[in-house]
Amino acid sequence: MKAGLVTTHRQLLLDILREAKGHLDAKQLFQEAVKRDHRISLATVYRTLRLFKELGLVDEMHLDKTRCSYEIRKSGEHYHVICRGCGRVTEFKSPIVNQLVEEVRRRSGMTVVRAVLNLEGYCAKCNDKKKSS
Amino acid sequence: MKAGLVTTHRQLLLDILREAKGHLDAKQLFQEAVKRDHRISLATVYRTLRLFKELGLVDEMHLDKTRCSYEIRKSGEHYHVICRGCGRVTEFKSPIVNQLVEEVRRRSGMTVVRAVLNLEGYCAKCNDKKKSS
DNA sequence: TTAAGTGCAAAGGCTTTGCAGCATA
DNA sequence: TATGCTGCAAAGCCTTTGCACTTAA
Repeated sequence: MKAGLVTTHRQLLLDILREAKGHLDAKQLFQEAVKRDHRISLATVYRTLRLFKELGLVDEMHLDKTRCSYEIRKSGEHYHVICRGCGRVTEFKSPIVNQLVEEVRRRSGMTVVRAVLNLEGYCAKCNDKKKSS
Repeated sequence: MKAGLVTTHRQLLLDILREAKGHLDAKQLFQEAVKRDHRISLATVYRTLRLFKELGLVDEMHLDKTRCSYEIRKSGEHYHVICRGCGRVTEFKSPIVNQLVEEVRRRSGMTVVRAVLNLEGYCAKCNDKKKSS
């Protein structure tokens, strides 16, 4: 795994990802990057995201077929709650997942590197909207 | 939600999905379908998959950026263990996930419709290969 | 008969890549 | 100077769509 050079573009993209509260896809990341340095290209964004992913700096999420977003890897593993109504993504942590990982390891001899857990549904706000409409 | 007609093509695709032990992507499904009826087109496969998804007959999985596979919805919720080495997908069930769903509901008022849980890692076989190489 | 499904080919969106130029160690 | 990064444009891949024809109720 190559570390690659620290360039201004890469620094910029990392900064944006760090600042981003939610999750960004390549296009959003590019649009934000262009605001700060109009010479950056979309190709660089993709290449950099791939590099970051290989370095373990970011995690890739596949919410649906077309959307694929990235976020800075946080210290602890966390999981996602996605509202099908408004599209909001929030995070949560729970030690329960570790129990699962351990169970799988015991049962199948699998070494689990990463656990992806997405809960899809409707948040409180969107539930209210559905009721009132 | 429209039920749609039961056509020979749709029946064929449903059969293949039911027979498939693992998970199929659109292309694989198409290739298998063509063997049995060479007049079917890839467009129909996509259109049918979308219909099945809307009807709740199949579930869509987003393993990575380019691969998106489908499987018949089983009676109970189950989750996936994906080997990064050989790409094999196996399934498991665990009641622990329901605890999590309940926890999220209590904490945030979210109504969870679906839980997607993928454990990524290396299976016993691939672990051995890594050690011996 | 008539609404719905289908094949074909074209278009669409996102992502990757080839290559020449540029920047960094 | 040499290696690696970048922009640009083109190509790639998967998926969707428009339209005319066909099929099933």
